[in-house]
Amino acid sequence: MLFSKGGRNSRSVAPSPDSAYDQNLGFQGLDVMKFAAVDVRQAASAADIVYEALRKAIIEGEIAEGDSLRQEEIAQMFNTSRIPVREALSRLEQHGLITTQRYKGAVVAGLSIEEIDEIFEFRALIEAEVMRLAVPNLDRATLDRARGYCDAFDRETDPHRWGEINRQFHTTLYEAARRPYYLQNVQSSLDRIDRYLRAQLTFTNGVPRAGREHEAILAACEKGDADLAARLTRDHILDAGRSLMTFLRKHRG
Amino acid sequence: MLFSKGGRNSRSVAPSPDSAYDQNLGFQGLDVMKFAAVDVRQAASAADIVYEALRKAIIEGEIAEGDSLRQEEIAQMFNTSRIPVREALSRLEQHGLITTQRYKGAVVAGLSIEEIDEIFEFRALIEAEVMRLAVPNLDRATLDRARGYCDAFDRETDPHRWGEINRQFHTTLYEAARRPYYLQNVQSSLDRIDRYLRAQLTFTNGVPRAGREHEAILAACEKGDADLAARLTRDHILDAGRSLMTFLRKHRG
DNA sequence: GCATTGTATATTGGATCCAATTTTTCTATG
DNA sequence: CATAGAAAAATTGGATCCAATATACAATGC
Repeated sequence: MLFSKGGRNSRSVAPSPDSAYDQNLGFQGLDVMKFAAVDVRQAASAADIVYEALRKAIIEGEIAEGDSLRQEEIAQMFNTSRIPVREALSRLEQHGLITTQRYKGAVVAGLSIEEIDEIFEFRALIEAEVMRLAVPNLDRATLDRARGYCDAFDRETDPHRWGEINRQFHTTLYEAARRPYYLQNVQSSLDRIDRYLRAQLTFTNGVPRAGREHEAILAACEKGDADLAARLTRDHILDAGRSLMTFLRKHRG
Repeated sequence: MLFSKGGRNSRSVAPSPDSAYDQNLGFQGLDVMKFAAVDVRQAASAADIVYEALRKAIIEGEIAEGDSLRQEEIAQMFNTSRIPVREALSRLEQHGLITTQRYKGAVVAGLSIEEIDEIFEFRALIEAEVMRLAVPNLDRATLDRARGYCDAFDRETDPHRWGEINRQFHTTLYEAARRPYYLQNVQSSLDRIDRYLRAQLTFTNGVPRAGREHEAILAACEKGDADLAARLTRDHILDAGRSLMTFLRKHRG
């Protein structure tokens, strides 16, 4: 414990709405002034900030499975009280990223091999369907963006970035399906397994293969072949899952 | 606001572990004493109690979409402070049952017609697969239990009970799939749409049809026909969804 | 040396208080 | 009567304190 970069905040944790003002406030008089208004109703609370930082640290493996999360310690790192930390921890627990026991605090959750297997299977089912629904709606701009992520994945050498780029590649395509509820479930599943996925990519030299599979999926999308894109997505996920299972069986004893 | 039955708790909200003790503590001496130990680590916190009561009230429609949830009011009803209420509300928000805005409190979430449509579609995809995976593992005892819920659904005249019995019927069968992650997603989806499902059953006289469909699903399970059970489950859910869509389009203007 | 008991310390759960923000009410003005 | 502004009240977000529980350490007995 804990993640290396302490998120030390100032006393006021809500982001200042000044930035839009500072850049756009000129001396032109009110009637020609243009600025991007910031909706203050969506300003981040202390709990939001702590939640997001912890979530990121967990899914990127910066804090490991089994690590304890001490409320007071985290509160001090973020220069806030325990109350927002408790809310952040409660939210993390709802997402399955930590487990808590009454009076015994929070621990970063691990996943058993069976759980990982199931989540990959689940993803294959859901994401294949989302891909199928997305293909008819894909436009040039979206495909170009996905192409960018596909190339970036191939070029990236920092393992910490693989999960994020992989996610961006897939979700860029999936968004065309216009299925927010599905997508929320996909994001949630990815949060659960990202750290394991990175281990698989790293230790089984899985990046070149994943890159080729991304290429094939993207090609099917460019051809407008929804069934093929769905099948390739499904196989891509199931194969990654199998590879990870094999790796974990060897290294978990 | 609010639900009719106030959950007024005593000052101490943790359940007493005494009940097992009281019933089993005799004067036989310690070495022959038998009692069912209660794992106090799992004792419900105040937040747990408030969360469960609010969740139940929302999914059963006792508090309606758009209703405000006032922290202090709820805290008083449960005879506790606002802190556990805030945690309960945060948890409900993670599950999509309420929405909150900074400084403006919590409101029971509604679902748009598009969202409902998507969730039924999602359920059809997931539950068909779970049903398919479950069928090979179904034993006589499980089928008998499901038969019991199937019959109870047909007999039940209280609309408040339909959602619960419907859920019990389906999940009894699904559990044989041994897919806890899928099942968690099914439960979550059902929480989101149960109140709408009850409206559909009530106002479109959907109970007899649902009953027949349950019978057909159960018969396929008894025959061990996984593909048929999956298809019937999928159709059952999609048809219910369509019926509800039709109803809502007429009544939401 | 090991097991048990008692005490001190650490940590979590909830209560209460204060600060920040929103909503409602009241008053003044045209 | 309608509108604007000020003040009061309501509500939420977070800080601090207290109670409850768990963990660590020291003392004691076998």
